[in-house]
Amino acid sequence: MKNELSKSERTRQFIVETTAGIFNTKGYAGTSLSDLTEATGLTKGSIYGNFGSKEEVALACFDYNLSKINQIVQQRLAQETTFHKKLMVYVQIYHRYSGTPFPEGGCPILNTAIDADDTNNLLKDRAAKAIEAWKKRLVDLIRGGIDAGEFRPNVTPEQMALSMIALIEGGIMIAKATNNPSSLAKVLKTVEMLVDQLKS
Amino acid sequence: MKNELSKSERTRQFIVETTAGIFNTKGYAGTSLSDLTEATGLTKGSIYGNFGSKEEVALACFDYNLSKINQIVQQRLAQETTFHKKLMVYVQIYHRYSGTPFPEGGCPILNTAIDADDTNNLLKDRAAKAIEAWKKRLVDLIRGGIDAGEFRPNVTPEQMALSMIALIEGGIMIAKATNNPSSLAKVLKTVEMLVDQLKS
DNA sequence: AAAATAAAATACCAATTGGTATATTTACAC
DNA sequence: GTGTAAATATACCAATTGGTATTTTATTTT
Repeated sequence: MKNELSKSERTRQFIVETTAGIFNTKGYAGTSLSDLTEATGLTKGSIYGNFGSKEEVALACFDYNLSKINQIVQQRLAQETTFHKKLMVYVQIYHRYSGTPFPEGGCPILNTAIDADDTNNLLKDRAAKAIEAWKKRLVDLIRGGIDAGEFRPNVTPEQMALSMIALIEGGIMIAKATNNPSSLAKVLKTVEMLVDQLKS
Repeated sequence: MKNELSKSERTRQFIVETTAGIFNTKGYAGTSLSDLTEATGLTKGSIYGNFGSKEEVALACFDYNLSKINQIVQQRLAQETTFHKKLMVYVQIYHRYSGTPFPEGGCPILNTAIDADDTNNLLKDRAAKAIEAWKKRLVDLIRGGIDAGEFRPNVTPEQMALSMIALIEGGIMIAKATNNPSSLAKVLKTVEMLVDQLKS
């Protein structure tokens, strides 16, 4: 059984897969090396043989969590044809984000942005880049809709994109803190309304 | 010079005042006892003489940070007469939330909600209560506006209140992570628009 | 000013932190 | 199957973690 990946590549991936949820729930400072060894069943020696530092593991875990979401988004976006429906994909995905493929611990962008805003510059940078990429994707979709005559020409794409992100992330935060998923549903209704208002 | 407060009450307050910003920026797990002793110039013995645990200090700090915001809100709300203008107060306050009286480290509700979502139940509870109180205040203002004939009778107060909070907190998170205050400004423009749409 | 009380500093604790050098095991090409 | 290189475990490190019992120093009350 010759595997495509080398042993080290497989354990690297194994470490990331099994600890990504821990970093995403407990945060960088809140996650200790013993959390990692406990969860993986590996020893510190093994982890430090595959990663240079705790920070390096955390960065790989963030990338992994983010890629999980991006995969869902890309897949769902490809299924929709109109720009309106494509924008609505974001509402649908986060509406039932407890679904299996969503990262354990919630949205890694939100968690990392708050968690690492002061303590860890590399992680903060990763979160910032993720937000900017997300914003760009939304702006492109909105511009596309304008060009296609689907949306009104006088909408402000940047403001709209940022507001969608803010509503989604803010809604997640409210729902999680108050233990009330229906709050997120209500906020997402507003996103829906805003997207509807784009129509010409 | 007989002071109103006892010595212990004064140092308790001193500890909270000087460490509230640290907890709010570094988070609960990211703040160590030595951070507290360093900042205050006091020793562990003194801190544990006034508080039972690190958690107790953190809770007092959260309350302090929250009260700071509530003070600003209450004061500004009292100045406005119409319900529309009262709702707009929230937009104005967060528009330039770098202003002096705002807690160092940003919005404590957002920070604590994310930071303590798994690690600390008491802190999480405090954040949840703060969100619910904020929501209630907004709902009451919106209902008041409807009853006064200022707002349309068919608005949904809960959805509107939650969306305002989500936009503000999400906007703060985006602006902080990307180091771009203008993002928050754009998001607050959407809040403004939504509040305007309430008008009958 | 002395005695009683309250507050803060000192000196300690065991446990845990992130990290590393070395030893041992495992995988894999030949 | 054997030798070698890669991967993992063991055993250690100094520093720091949150917390506490005890001593010292301030502050009150009398």
